Amino acid sequence: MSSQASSPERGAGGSARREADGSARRAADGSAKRALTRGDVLDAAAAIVKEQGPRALTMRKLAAELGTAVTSIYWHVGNREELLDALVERTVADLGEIRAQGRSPATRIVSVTRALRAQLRGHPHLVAMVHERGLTERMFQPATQALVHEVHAAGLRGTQAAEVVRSLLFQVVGFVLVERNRERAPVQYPGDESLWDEATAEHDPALAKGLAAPPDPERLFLLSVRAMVEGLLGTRPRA
Amino acid sequence: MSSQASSPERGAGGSARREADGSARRAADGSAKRALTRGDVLDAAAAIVKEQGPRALTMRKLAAELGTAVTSIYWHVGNREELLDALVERTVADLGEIRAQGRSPATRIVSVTRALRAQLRGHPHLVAMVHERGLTERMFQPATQALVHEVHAAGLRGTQAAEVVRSLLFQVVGFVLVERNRERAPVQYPGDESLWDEATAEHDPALAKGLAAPPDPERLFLLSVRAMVEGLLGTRPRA
DNA sequence: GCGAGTCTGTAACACTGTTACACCGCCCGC
DNA sequence: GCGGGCGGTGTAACAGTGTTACAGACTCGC
Repeated sequence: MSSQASSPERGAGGSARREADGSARRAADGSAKRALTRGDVLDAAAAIVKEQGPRALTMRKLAAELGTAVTSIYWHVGNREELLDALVERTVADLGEIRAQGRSPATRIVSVTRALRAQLRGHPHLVAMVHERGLTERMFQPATQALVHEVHAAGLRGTQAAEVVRSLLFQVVGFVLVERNRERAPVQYPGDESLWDEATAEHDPALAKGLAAPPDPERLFLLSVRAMVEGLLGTRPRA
Repeated sequence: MSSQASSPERGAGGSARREADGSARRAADGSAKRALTRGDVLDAAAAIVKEQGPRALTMRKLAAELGTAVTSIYWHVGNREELLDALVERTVADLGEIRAQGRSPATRIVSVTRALRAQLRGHPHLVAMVHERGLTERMFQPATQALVHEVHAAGLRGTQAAEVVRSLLFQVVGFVLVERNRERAPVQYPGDESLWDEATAEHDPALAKGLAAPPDPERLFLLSVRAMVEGLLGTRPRA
């Protein structure tokens, strides 16, 4: 545990390290060379994750991208796990608020879930990373806040309101997880087409066709959420 | 692509390789030594995954467990990816049917979703593996079948029926994914408790308490599914 | 006996995360 | 001036991963 220099990646609070200190370095060969900062590392890491996914983020690759050595990365961010944590943290912080739209509480709730889904889909790799890290609670704080407000407006209180909010959150997150999964692996074993013929679909050709065709996520999402909101609130949400 | 011996891991259909051939080998040291079979490899792999999760399944570890060399594993199952595929395939095949219970279609549908969730929860690692592999469609065939039947019984047909079935499946799978995730990472940043005080919960102490406390998955699942079924079918399911 | 096919073992390759340790440059106190 | 320490970098290694080329050994059919 003891070492010659205390690495700076400690203390979850300290965000800016050398950022404010604009001092440049002069490398041995005379070329100007800015000192590497934690922010630089996170930026580069975010770029790699955004383009190629979290699995492609290796410490060596990251170091190469930054034109530095692996050890520098470790100096600034601790280790890979902490790097990913920091990345998630930063992205979540950048997500911003969610505003409800519509008249009735039901439609406003639906609008919140749609906004949340859009946010998640806007950062595809983030979802998986948050999922793996178990940071869901933290990530969905803003959406939860908005939902709490709307559920309150719908007249629900206390434990019941909490359960409704939880149900909706689970629903949205779960949906996006499944949706992402489907997109990543569009080819299924066995293919959708062969699985549903006349017999298995109880002689309902339209049903067979509906199950065989790839789902329209947008439509499916709306249908699910509306149904759930209706069931939870007893009010039918309007478009 | 060409090699001296065609490895046996080909041709998704051929399951039994040497299983039927009960011939024993005699090792150089004279000890009896059964020939390794694909089934042995899958069994050992399944055991490791069951106990320590898919990430703990390394080819070397597996080989050590079986008292053989890594190359033998590769001979029998191709590579790690195919090994996991085969594992998933086998487990899914073992899951068996799902039977609906109850009187009204709505309650029968709820019973199917509960059974599906129970199945998934019975094989915790399987869920993640299937998820990563994008084999959802295949896995949920039996449940889909049951749902199709019940939705039909409820009077829905064609595209509409297909959408309802899809919504329900997405709902269950998504729920289990989120649920599993929560169990795996019970400690959240920041803790549930600190996130919901009087102010953020709009001065509804019971709501704050409800959101701060860990959810009761069983209860939440039932609530969600019932609400969704009600919204989708227009009929309230009874316990 | 012998050849072919079926497996197994040795040893390597390329790659991963991680760390011990030497080193370099700057700044601060003296 | 100058020594020491701090901040940061680079070299090189360790252990572990998936994967494979290749040399064998074993069994079976002829």
